Amino acid sequence: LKTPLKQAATSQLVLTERQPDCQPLSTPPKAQDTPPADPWTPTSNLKMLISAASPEIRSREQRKQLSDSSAEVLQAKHCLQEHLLGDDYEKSQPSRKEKSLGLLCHKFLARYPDYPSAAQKSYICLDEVTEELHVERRRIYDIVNVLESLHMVSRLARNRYIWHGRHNLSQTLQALKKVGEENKYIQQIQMIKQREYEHEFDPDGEKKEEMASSLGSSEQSEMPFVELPGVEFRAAPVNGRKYKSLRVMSQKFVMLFLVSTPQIVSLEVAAKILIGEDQLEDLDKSKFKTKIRRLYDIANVLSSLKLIKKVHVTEERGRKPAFKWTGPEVLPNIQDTKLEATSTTCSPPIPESIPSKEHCSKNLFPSKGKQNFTRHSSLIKLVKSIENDRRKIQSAPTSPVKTSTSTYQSLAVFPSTIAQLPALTKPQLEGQSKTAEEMQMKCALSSAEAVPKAEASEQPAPSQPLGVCPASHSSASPVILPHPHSGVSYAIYLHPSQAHTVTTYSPGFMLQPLPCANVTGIKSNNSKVLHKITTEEGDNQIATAEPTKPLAAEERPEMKSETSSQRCLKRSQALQENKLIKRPRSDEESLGTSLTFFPSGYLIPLTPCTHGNKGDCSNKEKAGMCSLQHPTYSSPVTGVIPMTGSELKTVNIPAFHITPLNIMLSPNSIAAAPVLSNSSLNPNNTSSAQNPSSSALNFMLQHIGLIPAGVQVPANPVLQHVPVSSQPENISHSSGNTHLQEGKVRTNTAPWPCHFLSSFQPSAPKEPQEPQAVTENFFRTPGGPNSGFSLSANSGGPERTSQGTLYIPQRKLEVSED
DNA sequence: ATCTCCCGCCATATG
DNA sequence: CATATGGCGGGAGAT
Repeated sequence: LKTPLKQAATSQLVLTERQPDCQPLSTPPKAQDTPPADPWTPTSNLKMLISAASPEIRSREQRKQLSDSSAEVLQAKHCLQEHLLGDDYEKSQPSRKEKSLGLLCHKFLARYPDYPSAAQKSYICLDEVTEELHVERRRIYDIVNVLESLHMVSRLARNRYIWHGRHNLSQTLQALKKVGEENKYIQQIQMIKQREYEHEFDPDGEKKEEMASSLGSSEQSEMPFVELPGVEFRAAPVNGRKYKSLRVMSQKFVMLFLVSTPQIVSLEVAAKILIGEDQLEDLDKSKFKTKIRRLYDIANVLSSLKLIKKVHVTEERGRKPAFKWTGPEVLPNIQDTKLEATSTTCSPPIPESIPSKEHCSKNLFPSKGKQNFTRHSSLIKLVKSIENDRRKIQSAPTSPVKTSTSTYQSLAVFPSTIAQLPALTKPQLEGQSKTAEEMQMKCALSSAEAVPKAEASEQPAPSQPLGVCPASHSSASPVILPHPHSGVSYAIYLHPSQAHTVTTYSPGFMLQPLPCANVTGIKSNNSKVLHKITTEEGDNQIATAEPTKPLAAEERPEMKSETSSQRCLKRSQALQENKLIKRPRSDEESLGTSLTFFPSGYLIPLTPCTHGNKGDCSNKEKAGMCSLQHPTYSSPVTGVIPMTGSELKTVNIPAFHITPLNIMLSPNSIAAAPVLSNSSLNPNNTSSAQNPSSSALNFMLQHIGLIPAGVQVPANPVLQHVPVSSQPENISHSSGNTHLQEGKVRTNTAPWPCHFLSSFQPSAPKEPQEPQAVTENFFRTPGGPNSGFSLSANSGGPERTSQGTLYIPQRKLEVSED
């Protein structure tokens, strides 16, 4: 009944018959032999394949970027040709390839338009499909399940599905990305990689890996199927529960791509994460194998959708299969207010009333095993965290700012936010340049409001140099970055010289959150249960002030913090608390600097602006503050921004301790980093601001992604102290840089860092193509003990500063196309 | 040998 | 109860 719409001018239309009745277009060569020859004779197949591939081929002309799928198709085509040529006599068995899920999926997809018109929905009848495509039903389920996970289809009833095409795709991806971030997949990935090379042969080694647990619930592997609000949900009955593993697995798999920076995920890592559940390290061999099998199934379908393509990652261990995301970039959802595309994780509403554990449990662990949830520790954690949050919220009603007694904690994890840099649109930038200062203020303050619009529009051309900002100031140019999650943006000052280099950011690193469990960021968003976790980046990093703790905070009463991300909260309720706090007056003058808290957890000083007025602005800025329960804990992150202008000052964040880092920085590097000299914000803690440059650098590195994956700064030695030798080589060794290369073409995934590095490293080659080398050198550089720095934000004093190590787990890997 | 992953048994869910 | 779904893992083709 559905007629192909003209819209997708692509091959689809051309391909094969959509109409059930349609005869095979091509002449059915008598092929029909002994075996149950399928209607899809080689000829017809060939035809289809060719037509399917042709567009690709065409486009591929100049582009080396041939998609895997096209390659796949071509390959298949060749096979078929051979067969044909080779002859008719026996098309030997279809040869496995012809039966591949990927091919089957192509056929399947060919039947439906990418973007079916709303008016006419396409229905899918499994019986028809299986018959037409000539495959066992079982296979169709594999395809459909994956498509369901992307909301490209949804089940209506037995044997009946609706085809949505790619209409929901972007929304789905957005939702998945969000959930993925909430899940801290980035960290999980890091963790896995780290432990992997850390000591694989180390017998007992894994003990510490419990960090996962320390993280909170890093293994919330149990997440229900992510639903899309808008998407037809009908047939409530039909939708039944059943947590469909393939579906969920597929979503998780996709999430991994969306959150990781080089958007490349190796099967191995994916499998481990997906297995996740009880982090029983028993890498159950068989379980692992099974997982891998499933992943291949999923990957085949995703490949057919052209969302990913197969590549190989080469590490010291050899090359491992991996996949690279080739789908659309997913922007942070800006208008989340409306859509609650989110996981159904916890019962949807969970109004403020009691989020009973049971309730959650059910949702989290759908019908599956009855006893299932009993055994999942994650569940318990989750519940606890929820309660905790709730408690916090209630207890700390309106005054996040307990100045005198609170401690700020930084949110350790840096979201993949910066990744969004590319999202900056020209308009934005331009706007910036005009009234740089004003803009800053606005951004800082109202953040969300001011900026978001622009990026809402589709992705700007990524090609454009992201961070470029017209240097309006001689000294520094502010760039406003949208905050991914909340839509809040923050500003970063870039040195003019560097501005042009900013491009990409790699979120890979992770910071070790504080051990203390109680720290909770007040989540504006109650509904999101998952990321309750302490350090999160989630969308908003709001820190709550803890009443009990006396902290450095008092020093600067003027800084009131407001939570930033409110806007994104679905639940407004959380809001009030933040909003309430108005910051009184600030006497920036006294300090000479106004501070701004950024959602990311970093403190960025907005200067009183030389030119602008901004004075009052400072007050309003959104602030994210966290409270620490225990003074002892230090927060892992440091947030300092490099600034050049003399007028700018660097600020130190109270409560942040930067423990000695082992990263070796060359003197040059440091020198190169434009940093303001110490900020004397906090008179009290003299020590805290000791090494501004270091902190600044640290900040930069982190944001930039130089310190990619896995930077951890264990706050609590006890919990997990990652021993890192101070020797440069260690680091360099472990931190091999990522070497990406696709086929011959090296993907320049993170151009920015490279440039950045090179700027620091005089000797380093400027060519973008040798990023790793550069990086490596960078880290290698003898820094001497001095390079390590520590910064303690805590009210200076007696508080003990915990020490941590900056750990850079990166490995060398090479990605190549098959 | 390793990578892929097809095939289809069979437990469950659905109606 | 008959089917529709879909978890799962053996084992074979592809490399």
